[in-house]
Amino acid sequence: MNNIRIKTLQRKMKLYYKKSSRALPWRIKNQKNQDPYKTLISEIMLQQTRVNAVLDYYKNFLKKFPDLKSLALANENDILIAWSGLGYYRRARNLHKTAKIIFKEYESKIPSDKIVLKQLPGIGEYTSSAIASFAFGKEELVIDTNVERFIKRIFDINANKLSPIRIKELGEIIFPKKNRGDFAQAIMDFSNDYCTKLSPKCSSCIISQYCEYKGFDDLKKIKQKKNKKYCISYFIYDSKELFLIRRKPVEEILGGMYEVPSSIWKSNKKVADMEVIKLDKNYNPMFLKNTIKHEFSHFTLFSKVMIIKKEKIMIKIVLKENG
DNA sequence: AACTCGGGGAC
DNA sequence: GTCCCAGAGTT
Repeated sequence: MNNIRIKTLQRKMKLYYKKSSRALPWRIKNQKNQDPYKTLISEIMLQQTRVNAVLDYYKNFLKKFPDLKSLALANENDILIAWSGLGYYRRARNLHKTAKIIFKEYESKIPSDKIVLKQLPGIGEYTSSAIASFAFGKEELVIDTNVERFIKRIFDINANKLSPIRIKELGEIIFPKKNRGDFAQAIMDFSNDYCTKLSPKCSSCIISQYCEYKGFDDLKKIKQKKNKKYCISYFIYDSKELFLIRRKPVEEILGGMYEVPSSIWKSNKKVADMEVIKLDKNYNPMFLKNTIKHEFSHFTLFSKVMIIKKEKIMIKIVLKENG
């Protein structure tokens, strides 16, 4: 790929971005730099999460926490409520930590330097580059999954994963010297429209003549069997039709979310069944006929639901001690 | 380097 | 059903 072709490629992408970029709420039309706070919130939400899934959460979140100070002074529970359903709840807690640090140590001003940003909780290689670049015009290489795929296709590199150093070397070849933030966002929008992971639209691609991609997919990942876990959920209600829920500890999966109390999630089905037998004598429970199935990204949880009626829910039930 | 961490839309 | 997404933190 010679220099002239790369310059043309860059020009095409710039034109594409000018004409066809998405009107996203964290972008400011006709202005080079985005608002730092909006950029922070959107970038955290967008980690491993599609734009369409983020949009409503983003708008609601900004309404509730309109600036960094309001976020820093909020309590974590309210932040988790605003986040619930979005997934990866550690992001919300780290975002809160980061907001508090910026409030205390940086006078509520979001740092513009990538190295400084990267030290904050929940902000890594990608997000630090994105904030420095999109909100402060720093010329960083912003490499997310879209940009990496774009680069690999331009050079027709059929590899599942490249080392960060190698992908940066290739990025330096592709990226212009100036307005790198716009270039990265152009690639993201372009990838959404044409250079998709599955079924890319090469036949109608405006830069196919500058791309060496021959249509081979990435090496297939070795598909690992999805793990299964089992537990008993306890639906405990009283004569006033109140039922018991508990908030999961933050260090657990779904930390900070509410659940009908459940036993420890175990990979061995028989162990989970044993627990039923143990509790059988004490509570004379009834079971729901059907098992509840909850799909997680990396395992499936099967939950038997035990129904228990109590006179009054004033009791403290500990279900998690020693399994 | 390999796991863990959610949820939902596209296919 | 499977795959993937504007990744980061931990082991």
